[in-house]
Amino acid sequence: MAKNTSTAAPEGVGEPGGGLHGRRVSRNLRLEAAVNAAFALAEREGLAGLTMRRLAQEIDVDVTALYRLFRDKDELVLALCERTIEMELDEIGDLAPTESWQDVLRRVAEVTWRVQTRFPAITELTFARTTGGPAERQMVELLLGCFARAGLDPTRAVLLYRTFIDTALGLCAGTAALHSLQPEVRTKDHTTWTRVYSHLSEAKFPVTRAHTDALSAVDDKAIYDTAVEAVLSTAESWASRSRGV
Amino acid sequence: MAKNTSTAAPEGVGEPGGGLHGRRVSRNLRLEAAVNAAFALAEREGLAGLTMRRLAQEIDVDVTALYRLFRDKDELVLALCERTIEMELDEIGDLAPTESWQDVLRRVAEVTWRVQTRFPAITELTFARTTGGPAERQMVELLLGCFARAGLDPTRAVLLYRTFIDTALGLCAGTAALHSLQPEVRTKDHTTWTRVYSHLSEAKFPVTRAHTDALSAVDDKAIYDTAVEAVLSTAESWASRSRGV
DNA sequence: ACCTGAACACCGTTCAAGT
DNA sequence: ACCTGAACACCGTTCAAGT
Repeated sequence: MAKNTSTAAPEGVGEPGGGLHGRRVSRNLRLEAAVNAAFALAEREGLAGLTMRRLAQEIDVDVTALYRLFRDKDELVLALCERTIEMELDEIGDLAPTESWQDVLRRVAEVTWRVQTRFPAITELTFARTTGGPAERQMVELLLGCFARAGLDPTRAVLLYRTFIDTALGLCAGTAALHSLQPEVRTKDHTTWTRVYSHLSEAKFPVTRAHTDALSAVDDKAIYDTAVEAVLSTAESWASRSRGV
Repeated sequence: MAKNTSTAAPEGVGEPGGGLHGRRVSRNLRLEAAVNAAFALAEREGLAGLTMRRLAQEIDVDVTALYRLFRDKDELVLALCERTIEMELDEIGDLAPTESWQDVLRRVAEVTWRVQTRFPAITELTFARTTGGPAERQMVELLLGCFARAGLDPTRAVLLYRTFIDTALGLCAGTAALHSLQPEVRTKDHTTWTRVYSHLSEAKFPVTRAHTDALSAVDDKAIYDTAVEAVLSTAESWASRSRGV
């Protein structure tokens, strides 16, 4: 069953004592180890450091051994994507049935931000991908359930679910892309606001000049929260309209 | 003046007949040519095809000549970012003073989508960057002006301006990332929804199953429009509240 | 003052040859 | 059945040597 999810298959269920059993377990263990090492490597060295060669050396195997665990680098990337969602589901934990759909979505958004910004390199690689794996399926069911509970018809529920998750991941990816620039370039990029925008001519850029302080003070998490709340408000508005309020 | 914007300086203004004149013009012309070629290359070959070596060969110069035009690849990327914004400003054109701030923002969003999705490779490279260049400054002034006109105080105007542009570019980047996958991988990724999600067990994934058709039918532009409208609604709501309505 | 060729330290990926 | 070494076709970037 589910032969397309080898990267997250349960460890050696079935075939008791069969010859395949031990090999499969050890294969999954090595897969796990490779994925774990990739996270460590990504956190430590950034996007440029996450290469097949460095990863192989990190877990002390030959590069070509990695190509027996993953068909190519893209398959590794999808495994990292699945694992990211697993971590998020873990952190979300069990949901009290009393919790409103809005608060569930806020919790998902919060956890997503935390995990995705902790591993910026992996966010850059995975933020637009679809794995079809078990963790992703569970996340889809959870999120879609929120918008369905809100009282939206299927078309609108799906549209808002995708708006919610794509917006959230897109903003995480933007922040991640900045954080994974070389420290030097990153500082240059970040200080542009004060370096350039506070010295513009009052005549040609009156509005920008009037907003200089606010421009350099705004922070990424506030932007993220604002976007999330904007989508939630839209969901509430659509839901109440379809209930005929 | 403005020595940090060499990539977009006007062509040889001042120093009439000076020795620097001709050299500067020709330098800017070669810079222009390189940037134009990079767009053509990116559109034709995708992200993987946009390398310093291939770009040099495209404009028939040695690779090292490129490094006399751009300090490094990042400087080329920033030039491409500026040029993207220039194209967007061009397409936006002149604004009728009668146009509401909402409609101006809708037009900017529309043009941004069109340009960014036309050059997905460049969107991936630039969507989170800040250039500090003239085109970017003009765009900031234009967008910030909309939110200020709406009646928001500076802090809220800046917060919503950044939410608007970061959300828009993040969604464009997500779409761009999908479009720049190898055609094979891309089809795999896109068909995941029908391949995996329509075969889930009714018992474990009831909500997903009830939304199968909608999940495979949703399109990226509708998601983008929904997100943009969500931010506009928030702006309207904040504006009316601060006017004491 | 500009251009050229060659090199450095990397990539992802493949494959024949070993055990 | 697994592992190793070497290779292929690339990267971004630098630099001495030419004109």
